[in-house]
Amino acid sequence: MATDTKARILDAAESLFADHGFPATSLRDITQEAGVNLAAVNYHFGSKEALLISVLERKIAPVNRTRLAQLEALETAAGADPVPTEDLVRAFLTPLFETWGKHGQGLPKFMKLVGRIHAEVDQDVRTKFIKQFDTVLQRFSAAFHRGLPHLDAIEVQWRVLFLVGSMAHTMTWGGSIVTMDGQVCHDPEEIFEALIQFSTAGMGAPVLQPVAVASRRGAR
Amino acid sequence: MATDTKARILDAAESLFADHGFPATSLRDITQEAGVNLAAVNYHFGSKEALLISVLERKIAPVNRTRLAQLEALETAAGADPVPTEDLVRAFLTPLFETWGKHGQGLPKFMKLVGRIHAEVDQDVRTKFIKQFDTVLQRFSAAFHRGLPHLDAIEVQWRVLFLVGSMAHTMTWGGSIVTMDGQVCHDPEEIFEALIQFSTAGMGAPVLQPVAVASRRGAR
DNA sequence: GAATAATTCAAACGTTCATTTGAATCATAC
DNA sequence: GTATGATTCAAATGAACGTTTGAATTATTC
Repeated sequence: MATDTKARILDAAESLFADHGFPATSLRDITQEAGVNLAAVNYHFGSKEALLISVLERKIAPVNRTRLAQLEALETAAGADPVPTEDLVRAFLTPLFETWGKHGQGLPKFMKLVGRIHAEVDQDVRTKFIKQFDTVLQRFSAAFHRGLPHLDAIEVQWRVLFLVGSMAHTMTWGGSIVTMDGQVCHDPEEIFEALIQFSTAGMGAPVLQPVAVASRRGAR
Repeated sequence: MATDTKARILDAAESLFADHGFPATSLRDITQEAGVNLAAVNYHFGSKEALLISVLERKIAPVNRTRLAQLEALETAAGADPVPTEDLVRAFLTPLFETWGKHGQGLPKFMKLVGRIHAEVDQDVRTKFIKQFDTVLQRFSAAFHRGLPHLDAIEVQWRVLFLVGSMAHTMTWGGSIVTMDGQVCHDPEEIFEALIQFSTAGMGAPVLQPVAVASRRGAR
């Protein structure tokens, strides 16, 4: 079955890319984990890099589409008013975490992959795939700015960068969070809500007065 | 000159690890960039992985030491009172950004490296080096919790994770931020202050009421 | 300046990598 | 049931990898 082979490769690649990253994962690792022949990857996908693109397309493209759809729904509902910041944060983060529940098996591999993609992928792969993601960022940045008109456009972009960073890092390392007394938390819902609280507050943070900046610098 | 060779290797490795990541950078890339013989890396450092450790030690270990020193100074000054959240955020972020000014040349490579380290490095390298960083995280988490007693300990840890994520992502990608009208911002001071505002507000975000969580979930 | 140690060097080591090849196997349609 | 196309397979290709080697070179010590 051709479909089965392709899907097994995609699953194995997703899992291994998530755990060890793209450069450190070999096609032999992938095909062995998938239980298929080594040549199958190049037969079905053309190259290792094309496989990565396919892995990303399969899981992340729908997430970005949902993000944009939710954003448009929010803007339509808000009419002339700006969409509340927290609603925007939720529209940005929810589609990612909802894919979680659909798979269910423990800590989802593809979330770690998402985290890695934002930090690890080389510039050319990034530009090849991430154009779609950049569109999402631009649209959300504009929407955030509408609700935070006192901020510079560039300041909004930074805050969106910070938001993405929190999200990506949580994807990668959220599974290995350990409390001081040795307990591990695996509940995605709780981390998700905590991230939303953190991000919403961060996005809406007050602007620092320049004079205050100077006086506070290098606090000790 | 032995010292010179070692330093040139460290500089080249720092730059290339930052640009392309650890697995994607070969010793041949490094030695060519450094203008030294291929065997010099194994002679002076023992292995590629040991070279990475050395690169990290040279730049990041002092940062973590400064962080802990600033934290202790803050706690001493505060006495029985908890240290203000913003002061803790600054004590955590300032040492990293200050290394910036010391080097000056454009966007510092080692900052990108720092960003990558938090997302890319394999588990064993991470555990080998990051133990020191984990200590820093634990100490700061405890200090944050003292000023945010209404939060669970685990919630504080999450927020510190978010903070680290914002920081790491900014290190890696902050240099490629572009405004909607095509302008690029390279001023580290501004990004730094924006990050502090974002993180301070995020760390001190209110806790969501459980009932409110349920009603808001899946907002559209 | 001879002896000793430290460093550099070109070359090779064995391994692993992504990719290709061509025959074998499978499914499908006539 | 034979022909056709799609897929799988074992094997090989050539390149790149980290590392090692032993001689050549440089620096240090007496």
